[in-house]
Amino acid sequence: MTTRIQKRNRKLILDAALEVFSAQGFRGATLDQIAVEAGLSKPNLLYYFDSKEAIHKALLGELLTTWLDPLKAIDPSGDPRAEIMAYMRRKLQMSREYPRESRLFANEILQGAPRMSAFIATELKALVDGFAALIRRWSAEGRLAPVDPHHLIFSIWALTQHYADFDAQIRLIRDGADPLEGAEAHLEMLFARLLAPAQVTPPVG
Amino acid sequence: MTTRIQKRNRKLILDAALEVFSAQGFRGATLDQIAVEAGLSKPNLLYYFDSKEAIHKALLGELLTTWLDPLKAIDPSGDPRAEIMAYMRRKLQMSREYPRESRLFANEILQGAPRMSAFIATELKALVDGFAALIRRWSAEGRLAPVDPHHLIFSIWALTQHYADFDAQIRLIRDGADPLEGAEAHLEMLFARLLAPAQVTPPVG
DNA sequence: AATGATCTTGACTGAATGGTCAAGTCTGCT
DNA sequence: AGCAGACTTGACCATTCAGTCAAGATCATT
Repeated sequence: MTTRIQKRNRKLILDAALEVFSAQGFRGATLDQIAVEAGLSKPNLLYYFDSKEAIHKALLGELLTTWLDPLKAIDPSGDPRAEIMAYMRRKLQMSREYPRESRLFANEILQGAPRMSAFIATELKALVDGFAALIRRWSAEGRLAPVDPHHLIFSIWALTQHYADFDAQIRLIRDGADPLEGAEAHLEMLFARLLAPAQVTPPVG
Repeated sequence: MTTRIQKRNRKLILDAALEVFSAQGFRGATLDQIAVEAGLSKPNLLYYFDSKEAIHKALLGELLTTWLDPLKAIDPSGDPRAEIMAYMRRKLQMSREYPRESRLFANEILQGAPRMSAFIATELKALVDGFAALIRRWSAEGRLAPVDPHHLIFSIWALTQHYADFDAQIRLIRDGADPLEGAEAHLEMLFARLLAPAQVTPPVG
């Protein structure tokens, strides 16, 4: 049974841990930092979680479902281009709403996905395979310009997550302006053109 | 004066450090790991570099010029679309040839660019501003479809670096296949379409 | 071969850090 | 109020890790 206090403190800890792990990576984060951020003592963290590793694991576990949702929401019976655009928009929205989660993920992959390879190789891969099959079907039916499904989804991931993961760089280059300003319009155009039916490109005027 | 031995050992150390830092991040890497990787003793590393920090700094310093070269190579007097495509190709080539450098960079930015903000805010920003001005000029001259210069360059960075930075994920999803297989063709098409003159998109057949 | 400079390292130190524990405080229930 | 279980923490421990040092090995030069 979980008490009221347990619920509150677990949430405090996971939120603090997200803040610290996403900014410093697993090894860079310390329990003391997380404790301060959570407003609890270090031994108290370890009363709720067995170890630093356990906190990190719990965090990733929470994240994974959130991460898969946009992909699951693609409707195979919908309009191909509209569905892909909507997926891209959802992913961009996640960069806006959950940048820390995106960076937590990026940190993990960058370091070879040591704590996530099982998830990627099974659940995520299965979803991506399903997506790839759907794209191929749509293309075969002539409802979508032929496109490599894997590279299509990597493009969506790369372009949307970049705004969260490289936030620091973008801010420095754009004088602190909101990195996502104009991003949606840009990506709308980019994907609209990528997914448009093949056509003869007129020569440059 | 630098001796033969100094030259050799500094190179050994920097190469080992690149391997370790790019895979573990700054805090995750240890001098012992780097020493083993370099085939030298830990005190010996510290004979050649003042500190762990100094090794990392030297590494970044080396990397920075390499990193800017492709951008500097854009020829303002060349054909707009050809120049941008060539830049994208050079960046993709760097993901192929220097994936560790890309990950070192990504690690640094992810953690808020603590050791690189000066470089980004000055040198890199200046080059990007120059690029942006060039893109706007080309568009104003009607030689290039109007496109947000910043988001254009972010798109190039995101799409090319993704293959190095998220290598682990891509391999798991594609059953260990070379992540870059098919990437060039895909990005060629994507950017060709993005940069094509505006035109009426026919309705879906 | 001699010698001074360069290079190398085993053995250490101090600080940081993940984790423990026993002793206390608070909470909810009767 | 009183009690059992839940919660909290100061003090502590063991390990890891960046960095030091003094003594010895190697190298270049004559």
